Amino acid sequence: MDEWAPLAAVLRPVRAGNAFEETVERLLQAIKLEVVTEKLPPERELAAHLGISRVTLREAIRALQQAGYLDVRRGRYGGAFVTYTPPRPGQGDLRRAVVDMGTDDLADALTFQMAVELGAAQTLAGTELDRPRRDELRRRLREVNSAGPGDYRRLDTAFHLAIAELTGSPLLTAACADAWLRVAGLLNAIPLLQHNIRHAAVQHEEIVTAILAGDSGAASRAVAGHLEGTATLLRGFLA
Amino acid sequence: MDEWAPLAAVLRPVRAGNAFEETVERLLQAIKLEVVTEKLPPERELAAHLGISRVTLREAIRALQQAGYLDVRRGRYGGAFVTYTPPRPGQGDLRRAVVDMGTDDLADALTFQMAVELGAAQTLAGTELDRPRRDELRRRLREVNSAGPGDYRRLDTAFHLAIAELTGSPLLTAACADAWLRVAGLLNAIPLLQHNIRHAAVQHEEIVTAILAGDSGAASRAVAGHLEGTATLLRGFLA
DNA sequence: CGCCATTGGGCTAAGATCAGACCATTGGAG
DNA sequence: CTCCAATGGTCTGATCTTAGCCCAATGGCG
Repeated sequence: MDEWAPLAAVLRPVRAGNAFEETVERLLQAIKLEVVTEKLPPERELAAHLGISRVTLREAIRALQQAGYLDVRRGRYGGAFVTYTPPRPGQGDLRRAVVDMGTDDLADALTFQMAVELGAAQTLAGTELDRPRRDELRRRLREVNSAGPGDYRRLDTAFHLAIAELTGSPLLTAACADAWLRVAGLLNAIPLLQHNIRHAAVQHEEIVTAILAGDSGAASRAVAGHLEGTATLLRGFLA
Repeated sequence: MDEWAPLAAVLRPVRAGNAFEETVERLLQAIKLEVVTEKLPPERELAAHLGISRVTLREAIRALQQAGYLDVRRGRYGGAFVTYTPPRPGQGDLRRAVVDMGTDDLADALTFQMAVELGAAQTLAGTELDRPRRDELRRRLREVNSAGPGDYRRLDTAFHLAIAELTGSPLLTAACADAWLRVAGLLNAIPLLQHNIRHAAVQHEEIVTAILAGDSGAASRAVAGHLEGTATLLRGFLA
């Protein structure tokens, strides 16, 4: 490589690349992860949120429409409606997803997720939580633990992101969302097993209990165990 | 706000904004933090690294040149030479820096840094480190602990970033660099006190010892203590 | 039945950004 | 002294992206 190694981290890319493609990617993630289940927000609002022009957003929406993910209707009470039901994952899906991603990127994503979720959980455990926030956390836990097969992935995502959101740090929330999105595509490619869901439920309990108790050590161990389990599951399906 | 709250984290901005301004900001950070001490890499390489066109990069360089941070020379062995020596921070500098940043953003940055560096240290402690990596970590520690006043900030930065880099995760490294850059501007605005440097040296020792011992709990406590100390120092200068 | 707020659809002119080619300068190597 | 590799300086045409404006459709409401 070059001899100016230490600069690499600071002088890293300013632009990920094409705004249009990035937007398509983002929307696709939101759809596939069922973060958006009914319809997208109005174009004008969404464009403002994404920090892009309406024209660029519309191009992305059109691409997704042509790919069959959206049904766009005009007029009041219109909008871009999600027409997508996650397929039941089959045998080769995970391997294909991993090949798409690259094994190095997979390791990177898993490490990143581990680090950032560990940090979020510990930070939250070290915070004095007021009543509404404690309730919010418990509510998310109840929701994911009582989720049906159709809702599980979505509520699991919501639970994990809630931990970051409750820290009150937008930067941390964004990092966790980013990490989750990178891994979630792979999780969607493996079947939901009742055994794993039950195991995850126990671990989610442990995480919440530790956070509410303000025990950051326990929180960190619980999160590490949970994510390690997920990673092992992935490796298992790859072997 | 809006009722589509959970989407916010996933459908967050795709573009931070203006490529030119972002580039100026990045280069300025690299210069002020003394990550770049002699001259910038050749325009063509740097542009590729930053993921922008050479034109945009040149505009940024020209701005920094006019602002007196760079001296640009042509010909072989030419380049953009750094002409900047960090000023000795005075009384009002920190307050001004914080006002520039906003108190909410300050809390955000500190939380983010805490989370991401906690995660990195723990992740590294949980990894089986080979010989060269252990040596690298020890070397960085020696360097920062034997640094003179002129080099301290730079080597401190290098030490913290090395922890993230040694995890081998580019995503995590980028997150740590980002977190560090956000806080470093403030640290540069407070005077270097011998007492604090000695205290930091002890904490750096603790961090490295814990990581090399593979004790993630101790690593996390050490990092938390260290960063908490920094945050307290900042608050102290603000009070 | 007609109004009209809301939403997508389309257009244009301007600006930002890019890729690539070519020029100008410099200082060491031969 | 001459050459030339490395580097910044400049230009051009293409493409991406934006802001703003107005049009078209739709369906609830009075």
